[in-house]
Amino acid sequence: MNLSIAEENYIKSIYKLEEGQEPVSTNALAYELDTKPASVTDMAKKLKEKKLIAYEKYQGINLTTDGKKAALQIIRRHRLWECFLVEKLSFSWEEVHELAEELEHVRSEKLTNRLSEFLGNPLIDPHGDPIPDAQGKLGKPRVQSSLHKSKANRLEVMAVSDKSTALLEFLNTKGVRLGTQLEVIERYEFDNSIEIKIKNQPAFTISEQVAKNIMVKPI
Amino acid sequence: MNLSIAEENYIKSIYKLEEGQEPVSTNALAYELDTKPASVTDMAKKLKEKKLIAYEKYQGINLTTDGKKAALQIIRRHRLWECFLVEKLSFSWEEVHELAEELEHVRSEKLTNRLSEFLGNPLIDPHGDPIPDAQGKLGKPRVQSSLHKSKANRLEVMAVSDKSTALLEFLNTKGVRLGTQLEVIERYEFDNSIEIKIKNQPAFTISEQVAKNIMVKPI
DNA sequence: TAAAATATTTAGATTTACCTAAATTTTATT
DNA sequence: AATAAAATTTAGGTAAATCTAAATATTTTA
Repeated sequence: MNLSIAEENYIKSIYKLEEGQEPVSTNALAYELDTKPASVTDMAKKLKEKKLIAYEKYQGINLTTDGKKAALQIIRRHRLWECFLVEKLSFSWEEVHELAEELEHVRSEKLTNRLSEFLGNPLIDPHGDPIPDAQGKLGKPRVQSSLHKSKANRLEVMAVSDKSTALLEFLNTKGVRLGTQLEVIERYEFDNSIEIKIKNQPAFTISEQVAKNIMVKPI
Repeated sequence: MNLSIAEENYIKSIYKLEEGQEPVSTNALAYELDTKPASVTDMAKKLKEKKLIAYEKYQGINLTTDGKKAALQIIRRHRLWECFLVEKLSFSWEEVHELAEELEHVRSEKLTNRLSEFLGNPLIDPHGDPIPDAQGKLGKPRVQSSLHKSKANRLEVMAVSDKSTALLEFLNTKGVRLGTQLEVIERYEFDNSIEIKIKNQPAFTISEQVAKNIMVKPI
């Protein structure tokens, strides 16, 4: 199955928005792809034709087995390129997402597998997300809980789920990266903001929005 | 100036076909790009609008200064990716051209320069072609002569000008690669074929077509 | 449950990069 | 130089992926 770049981007976004078997709505997908609902409807018809999604008028979208397979290939390429950019070309984690969005569309299994090998077959990308293997198997779905839900007070950063440059840059300047160990100083109930501290650094406060996007595990 | 992939491919091909100040013909460009002359005319109007080429009806095409600058950037990216694929991912020289055709369209100066650095700022690509530097300066235009013109009989392979998979595969199986030292056994006048030998290998004959595409220097 | 609000789809355009067929210009040949 | 051949351009069309505006479904709410 030969997919265009636009088709690949739709498949990837549907995969991202699909939680369990809940169908993805036209509006949600349009918002995610920064396009108009009418365009989504058009593309849905095409992807249904190609048997990559299940779609009935007004009923939302789900990936088929083939669609999921395709999505995992794209995600594999994306995350491997992110690893390459960070580990080999010394990019920082907030810079790699946009570049990987472009590199991921070079569809060559041989290239992908050689790249993986070159990187030592990494299991997670620089944001903490697992990398599907050549067969499209995802190690373990991320089971970390987000900082805003965690009960414990000594935590390690395992992943960041929002890859927007702005958030990652903010975390960078605060010294928060993968593997960073945090201490929760205070949780403020009125706005769910959290005061945290990294060893040898001044404490600082993050909003609920930010806390939701930081995945942690207790230490 | 933001160029589409199609525009970049036109610019690259015009650069390739331009020898001195001879304008590139519509037909030649159509053939090179595997498209129709009418399509070339369409694109020529657009590229003229963008001031990347000089073009007058029926008069052929030349790159402007800006056009040349753009071409050299694309060629830089192409050749750096070829180096990466061969040196880091162990691809053989006949496999890399197609992949580099895709990778070259990721337009990020930062990525390009980091990649160059990672590779040790190489000066030539796996086919022997020089790599433009970050400012778009080409080390030295290739001054090697092709095997079918050379007078000397002991020669070293400096480059291969036709990057078609078929030719490169043929040379590969014969043991001909960059830096290989050849001895000319015989030149046959009737068809301009040449019998050559590599040390410790049986001699073999190549056609004029092939000889034209092997760039050599005497040793 | 009927009206209002929201979500989705359809209809009809637009842009990019192609195409074919016909018209025009340039070049080559008698 | 006139005509034939070749090259190039124009005119009009197509497919992909968008868009806006209008029509239709679904969901919410009063």
